[in-house]
Amino acid sequence: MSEKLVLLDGHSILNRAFYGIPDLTNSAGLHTNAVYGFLSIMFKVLETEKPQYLAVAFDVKAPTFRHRLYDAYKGTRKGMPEELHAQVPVMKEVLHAMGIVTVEQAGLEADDLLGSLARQAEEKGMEVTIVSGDRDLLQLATEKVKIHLAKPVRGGSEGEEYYAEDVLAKYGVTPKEFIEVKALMGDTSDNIPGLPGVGEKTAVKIIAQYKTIENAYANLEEIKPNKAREAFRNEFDSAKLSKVLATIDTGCLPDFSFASAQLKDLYTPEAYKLFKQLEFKQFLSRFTPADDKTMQKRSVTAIDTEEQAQSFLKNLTGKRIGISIYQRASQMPVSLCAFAVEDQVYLLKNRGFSPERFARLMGEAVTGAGEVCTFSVKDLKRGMLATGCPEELVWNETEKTDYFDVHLAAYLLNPLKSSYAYDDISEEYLQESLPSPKELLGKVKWEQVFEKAPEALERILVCESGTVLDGKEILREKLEENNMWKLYREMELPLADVLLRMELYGIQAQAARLIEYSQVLQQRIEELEHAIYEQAGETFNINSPKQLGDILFSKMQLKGSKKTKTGYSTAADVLEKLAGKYPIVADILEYRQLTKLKSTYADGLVAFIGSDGRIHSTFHQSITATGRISSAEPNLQNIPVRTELGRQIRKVFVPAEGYVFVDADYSQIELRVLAHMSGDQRLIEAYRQEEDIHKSTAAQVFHVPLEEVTSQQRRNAKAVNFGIVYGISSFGLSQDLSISWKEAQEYIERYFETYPKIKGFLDGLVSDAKKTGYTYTIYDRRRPVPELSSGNFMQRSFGERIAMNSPIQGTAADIIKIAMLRVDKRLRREKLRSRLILQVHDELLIEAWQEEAEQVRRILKEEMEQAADLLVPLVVEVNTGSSWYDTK
DNA sequence: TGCCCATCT
DNA sequence: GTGTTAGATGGGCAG
Repeated sequence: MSEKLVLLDGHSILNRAFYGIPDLTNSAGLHTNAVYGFLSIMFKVLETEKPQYLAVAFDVKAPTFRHRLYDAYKGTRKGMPEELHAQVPVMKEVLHAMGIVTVEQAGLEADDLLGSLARQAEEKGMEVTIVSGDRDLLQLATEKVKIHLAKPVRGGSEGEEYYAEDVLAKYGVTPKEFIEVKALMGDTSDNIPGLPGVGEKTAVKIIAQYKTIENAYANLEEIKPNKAREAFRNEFDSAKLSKVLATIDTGCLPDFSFASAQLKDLYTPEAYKLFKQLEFKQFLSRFTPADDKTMQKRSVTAIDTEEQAQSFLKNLTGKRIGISIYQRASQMPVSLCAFAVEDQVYLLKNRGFSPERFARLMGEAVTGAGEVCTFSVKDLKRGMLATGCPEELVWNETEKTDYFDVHLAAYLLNPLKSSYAYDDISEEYLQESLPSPKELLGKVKWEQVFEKAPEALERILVCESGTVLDGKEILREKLEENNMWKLYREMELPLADVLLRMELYGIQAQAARLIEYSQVLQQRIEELEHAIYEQAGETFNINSPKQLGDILFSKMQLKGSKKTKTGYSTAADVLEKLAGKYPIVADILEYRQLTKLKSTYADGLVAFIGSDGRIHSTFHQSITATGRISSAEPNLQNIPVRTELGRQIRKVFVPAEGYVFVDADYSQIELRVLAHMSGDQRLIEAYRQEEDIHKSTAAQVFHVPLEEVTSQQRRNAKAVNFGIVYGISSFGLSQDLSISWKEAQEYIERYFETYPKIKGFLDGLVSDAKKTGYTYTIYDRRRPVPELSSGNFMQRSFGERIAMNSPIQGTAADIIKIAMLRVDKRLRREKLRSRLILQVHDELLIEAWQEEAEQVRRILKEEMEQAADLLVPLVVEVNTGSSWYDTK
């Protein structure tokens, strides 16, 4: 078997790919479609050809002999759009990273390089495949040199392939004669002149007969048609020049050392990194990270025996370790642990040890080390508890172990990220690309990875434990640089324990009652369904906004529609305006409310009730942009309260036997934060005098005495107060209050007159954020506002509202977090059985042991009101009840 | 997956 | 002159 060489025509393939593949852009804004297409073609060809050698030829932007012969010569580097031009250096970088040799030489075109390389290879007895998008290369085809004309398609290349005989078969001339044909017909793309009146058909006919232009010229008088003969007679010199220009110079390169083109492993770590940056997710699976030691600098050791466990633990004392664990589900014991220590990673599997021994080993590893770095301390501790590690060891009251929570640190540094997974952390802070869990898992589900893809799981844990260990130092430094170490160390990190306890306690919910509620809803829903179909004159899917919009506004011709991007809007605020006029609309609104209550709350919540009769939500600490916490699976922060029917849901949330609920709410915490931060004397004074803030705002804004403020005026003032915090516009306020744009504008103006420092404060927030790129809370929590530098008016306006709202919402979030920490600490220090179980942004719910209820009320009020020392008092309202519904 | 709509503070 | 109130989660539909 002779050896094989594949030659790629760099610019030509890029060009083909660029025009053949839809535009692609990575998140850095770089166009990548040509590079992507090039690689698709290359991989496809390599797979089919399986060559030993590979080289890519590029043109160089310099005059060639053709330019010297002919001024107007264009050559292959014609005007290139900027989006393509920018991809050329990227392509070369990728090839370089993959260890693929590129050939380019000033004064030579890629065609000449390819021709020379092909000839030399052929002389050495190799088989050659030249890949290009350019038909001109067909002249290079021989018995051993195949021309592959690439056409990019999804997932590879569909090319036509030509040996010499195929050229003859298809075009009726040999590859060499192909040059003669071109000399006669010319080439508009290269600006090579042809004979006037001689097109492809005539040229091929002439050459098929006479083989060369010289021979044809010698038999000039025989040439037909007449037009061609005369052109030949008059322009033969031009044709001779064209022939030279069209001839690929196959002898222009000195002896090429094919050893440099030997194909090695393309899938290098450098290439991996580049592919990640370019976001070529399809190609990442080609890398086989499991075998590639360079992507994983630590060596991996399994802990299988008692002896190995002992020596591992002995070596741990006082050291910093990175820990990563796997649990199939949150209540199940940990099945696998990875411990990164110095340049090693130890894997401890929950097999071969008794459950008790495994739990003790985990516990000893954690407490034995001086510093424990992990992705999420909350997850680690949940895992330890589920595995059976002793509680006192987990809660670390003596602070013997110094925990570091990588995802919380990274969240504080940039709360806008959607993921803080190890591959993102490693990329951003350690400048090292690691395979993502998604890549390693492939199609395997996370719940089944331990059984179905143990190697992938091990690799994930190895990567994560290493990353958290290596990442601590830089993350700590960055937190300190940005004045956030205290926020991290004294607020977020300890809060993780509080949230974990809340999750573990959960909240009792009465399944039977929910089911009953669901059935009641179902009956009414069916009634409404019938009524709606009746009025519409047909049945349709009421839950489909598309179908609903068509029925209402197209079929029934209801007036007052609004459009969304995809059709008619059927949003509540649109329908509410029509409900009085059209009974069907009122029915639809009720139907909407009821189906929401049934699916999300009644049926939705039942599914989350555990065998202990309680719902264990997850509190996320690194989701929101402002610092609030969020609740999911299920979300207990959006249980209905506004309408009476919805509020009924809260009756199913009840305290355990012997307990009562004590619920505490901050009164207008965000407005109070605004008063404090702005320093507006009048607003501060109003709060100090314990005035009804909406009422006194109404009095000021509407210029009426306090006692004459109507309830409508108070409502309007309340809307203004809320709107101010969100950065509302006069348009928004007018929509909200169903008043004119002019009136709304007046309200806002008078509001700012009433509280003169607030306008300046809010403007200052925007201008500061424009300068620094960040907004800050009074506890130095920050949020980037990239929208502020947008050229788009809408985006920028959005950024301005963010800049006004985030410091206020964020500071309020900080304050309740402080309150949670203090409340939790008091409950524990005073050895109470009562426990914090929910937080709803400005509300805390405690399941209080009956005898402790009074004490708990005092603790809540004290700790929440004293959580921050502002220029205005913080006021908390406390309620006790035997269900969440009753705590109002 | 993205969109629309509902729910909460 | 633009489009026009912050932060979330979740169900259901349509492509």
